[in-house]
Amino acid sequence: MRRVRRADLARDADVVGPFLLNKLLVAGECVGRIVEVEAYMAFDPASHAFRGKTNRNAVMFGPAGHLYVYFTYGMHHCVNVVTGKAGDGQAVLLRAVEPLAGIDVMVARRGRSRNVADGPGKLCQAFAIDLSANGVDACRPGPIGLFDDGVAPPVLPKSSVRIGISVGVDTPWRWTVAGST
DNA sequence: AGAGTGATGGGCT
DNA sequence: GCCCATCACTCTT
Repeated sequence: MRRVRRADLARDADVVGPFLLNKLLVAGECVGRIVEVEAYMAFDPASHAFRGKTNRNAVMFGPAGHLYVYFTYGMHHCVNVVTGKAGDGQAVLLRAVEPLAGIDVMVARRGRSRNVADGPGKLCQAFAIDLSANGVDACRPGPIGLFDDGVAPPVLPKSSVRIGISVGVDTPWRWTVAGST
C-alpha cells in the first residue's frame, strides 16, 4: 500500500476528483475508502478560493496534497485535498468514505452506528479531523494520509452536480462510486 | 421543512 | 472596525 503521490494531485481538481475515488483516507487507526468527492476549480464561483486568498482559504493556494479544513454552520468541519499548481486555489472536497478500519472508534465519536462517514461533516467527525489538520501534508508521514491500496478508481465514475451550493450549480463536478450512495 | 450553531468576509460607516 | 447575511452540514420532525 503506497502513499498517493503529490504529482498525481498536482493536476486540475476535475481530474483529481475521480482519481481519488477508491483511495484510502487514513487517520490514526481509522481507515476509509473514498466514495464521494467534489471538485472546486480555479475561477469557480462556488469555490472558497473564488474571491482570492484569505486567512481561511490560504492552504488552497499552497502546494497540492495538503489538506484544507474549514469549519462551517457553527458545528461541522469539512476536509479538502489541495490540487493543481501552487497559487491556483483548487481543491477536492472529500464528501464520503466507506469505513474499513477503526469503525468502533468512529461509531463512538459519531454517537451512532449507522451513517458513520457518509457526508463531509460526518466524515470529519468520524476521523476526528478539525482545524488542527488544516495544512497537513497528506503525501508525507503525519497524522492524516492518503493511500492507494491498488483498487482502481471506477472506469466511468458517476458524475453529477454538486450539493449545497448556490452558484456553479450546473457543472457536474461531483463523483461517486457506483452503489455507495 | 426547519432548527441549531458560530466563524467568515464583504460591505458599509 | 462593526454588522450581518451567508454558509461546500446534520439531525429531527
